[in-house]
Amino acid sequence: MQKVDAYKGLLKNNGLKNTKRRNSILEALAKSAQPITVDQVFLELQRNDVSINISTVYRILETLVSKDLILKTNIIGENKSLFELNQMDHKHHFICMSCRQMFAVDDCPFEQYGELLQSKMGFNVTGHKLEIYGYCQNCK
Amino acid sequence: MQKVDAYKGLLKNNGLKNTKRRNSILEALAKSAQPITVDQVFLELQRNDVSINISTVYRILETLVSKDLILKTNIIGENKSLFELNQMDHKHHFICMSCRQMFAVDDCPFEQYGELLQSKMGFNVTGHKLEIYGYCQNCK
DNA sequence: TTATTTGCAAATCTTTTGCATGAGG
DNA sequence: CCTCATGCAAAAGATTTGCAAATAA
Repeated sequence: MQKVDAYKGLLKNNGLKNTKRRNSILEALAKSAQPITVDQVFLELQRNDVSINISTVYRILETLVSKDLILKTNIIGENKSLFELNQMDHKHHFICMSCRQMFAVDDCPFEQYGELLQSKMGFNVTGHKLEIYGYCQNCK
Repeated sequence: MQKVDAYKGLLKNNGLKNTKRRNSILEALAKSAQPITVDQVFLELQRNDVSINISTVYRILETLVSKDLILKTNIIGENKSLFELNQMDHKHHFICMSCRQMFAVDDCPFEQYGELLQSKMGFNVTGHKLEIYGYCQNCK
């Protein structure tokens, strides 16, 4: 048995066993305001005294992505994955070119643009990703 | 001396020596309608009988990026870089979830949106990246 | 008890780096 | 000739995989 069961139902609903590591990873992602790397997830668990192997972190994240519980991203020009909870509310990010911090941004200028592509190019649009680059208040 | 000198001026203007490999890499990128991987660049040169080491491909691409002659991208969830010529005309991509092909798309719904962020969040916006995901005509 | 999950070690894939040699201006 | 470009080999960083041991249900 384990202390943290906050995600028990969520896991069960998705046909996944309720384990300490899965709970802790979901918790780590929930706690972060921004997408975080595999390594950051790993370190966060260590800080919380949850022993885990890095390959297990990879496997759990991959599993959660496959169930659409979390989202996999990456910053332009950086070849490693970032993960965040899939909070169905539509989000994009602003990335500071100096400190590399990511800020969530909630407006989306996209919306009806998808329909245009549908008719004009014959694409079946299922999603999109918008990233805005620049300098944040501290860095500019 | 070498046969292909199409990019001689461009290189010189940017303080770079005019070499067979740099010319060939720019040519390979110019020939491709979509961003391509380091490996694809490498293979394309081989096909054209230009011997080159993979680390040189990396170095040249990095140099060209630093001079803003080419752009470095990556597809969501794939941890390797893609490169394309920087044709200053503003471009975004549609990526087919099935065949993974990328299609250039020229409309951009973004435009004056940047100003909103500037005033609302205090960000200094310098650029953005929009990717649209879905299924292309062949795959849907 | 049984299927699933995890740890561990090794493999794989992408990218970077140091140093010696080669080529452009 | 002198600086910059390239090849080569090795290292580094990120991710994946096979298999055996541990655990949830």
